[in-house]
Amino acid sequence: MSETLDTGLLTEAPRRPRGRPRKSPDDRDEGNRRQLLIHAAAALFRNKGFAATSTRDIAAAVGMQSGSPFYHFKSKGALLHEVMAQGMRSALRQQALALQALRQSHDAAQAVGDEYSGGAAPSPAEALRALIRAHFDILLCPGSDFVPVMLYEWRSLTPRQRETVVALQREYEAPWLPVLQDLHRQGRLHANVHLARLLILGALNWSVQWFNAEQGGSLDELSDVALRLFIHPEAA
Amino acid sequence: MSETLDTGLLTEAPRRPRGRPRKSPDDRDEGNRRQLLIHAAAALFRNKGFAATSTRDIAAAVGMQSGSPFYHFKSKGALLHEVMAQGMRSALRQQALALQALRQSHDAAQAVGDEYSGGAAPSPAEALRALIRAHFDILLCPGSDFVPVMLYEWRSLTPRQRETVVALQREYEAPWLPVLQDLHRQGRLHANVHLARLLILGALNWSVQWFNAEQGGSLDELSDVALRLFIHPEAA
DNA sequence: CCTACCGATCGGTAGG
DNA sequence: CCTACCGATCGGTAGG
Repeated sequence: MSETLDTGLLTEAPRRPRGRPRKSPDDRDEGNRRQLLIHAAAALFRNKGFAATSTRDIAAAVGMQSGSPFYHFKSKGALLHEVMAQGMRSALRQQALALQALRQSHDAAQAVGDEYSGGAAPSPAEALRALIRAHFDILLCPGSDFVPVMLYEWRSLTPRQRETVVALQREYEAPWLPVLQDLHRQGRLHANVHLARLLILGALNWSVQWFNAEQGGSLDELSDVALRLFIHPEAA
Repeated sequence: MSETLDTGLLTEAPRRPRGRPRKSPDDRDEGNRRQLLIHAAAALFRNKGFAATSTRDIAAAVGMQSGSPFYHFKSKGALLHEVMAQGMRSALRQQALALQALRQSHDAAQAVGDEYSGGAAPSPAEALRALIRAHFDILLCPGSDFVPVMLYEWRSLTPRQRETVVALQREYEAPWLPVLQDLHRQGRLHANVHLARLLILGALNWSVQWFNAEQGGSLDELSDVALRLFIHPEAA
């Protein structure tokens, strides 16, 4: 992801250009500056809340002047929406990768004749663990501000913006249901699966409020604890 | 707390008092007006967030002029803090009543020789159910805005205000731990009790985001589902 | 992307 | 508790 960021101060400029030093015209860092704004906004929205963060705060965080964010975004709300949409798209990618890795590890085990698990597909419990682990990653890794902003600031979206975010959310929550249904059939989950999904995701989402990356233990251990809390031991 | 607040309009003004019609002077609603502000603020803070709610919004909600809330509260933040403190004190009362009712129902059962439960004290599972049920009451009953405001707006408190709220929170969370420890000993909870408490309270707290009082089913049913999700069946 | 600016709104106050 | 008001800040824009 490291793009070429040539400041190009030497390529032209016969004399000294007016104003502070400029980058060369072929330095197209438009997307870069825009992304910087998005990241700064995500961090500020998460720490202070959307309404309590001024567009001046965001501009200052990336060394811009107060009016400049509006060159990249037509409004403060559009910036918020972009944070959420990017956060959810990234979360969907992470979730898909986690499920894919789970399947592949089982395919590999099967390919070498390792069939102790009895079936080709990962067990429902393993699948739930993978979903939980990916979810903690998305919420709690240092710098993971985008999805927490979505979780806690969606009230500030316009109804139209909310629609697109809700659609992404539904897509993200979809894989949880069949896994919980499997666990229910196995007798390892004694609760309505729809309510169970709401309660489980709530338990995980709330970790944003109390988890401390420096002293909170590993996300692996946390995922194990959560899994053991929600599903019952295998029937003997 | 109802102090004598004589507006004195009648002691002087011999004709018709200026301004809109006044209530009679013996209508001492000082505490009442103050409580009205607190309730209106709680509802607005919950629905729009603290930073997005103006003191003018709050004043208008109770029919006051824009500067009048500052007759009752020295700042917007003091009003927020009062919402949270009242919410937590009320929650503590509700929780204590629920636990007391649980114990009394067992005492009564014992008094008439109904000893099917084998012991005098309520079972840990029953105690957890009572805690969960009371918690849902505190969060989800129509008009229960105070504690949700505390859960979602504590960032807006000053450090000093936060201390008093955190102390109330700790008091509220205290009774959960011994109950979870009992369940752990019984083998009905397979997780670190401290983490279990965080995860369980998170699952419940998050219900504020999705529960719909009109169509969401009863809080009794919801409590049963949550209980079955978190604790394992009794050992055979 | 900066400069310079605008109208609106905000929390809060004095004085009655 | 209202009236009248203040300074500060805010989101956003024109023009370069």
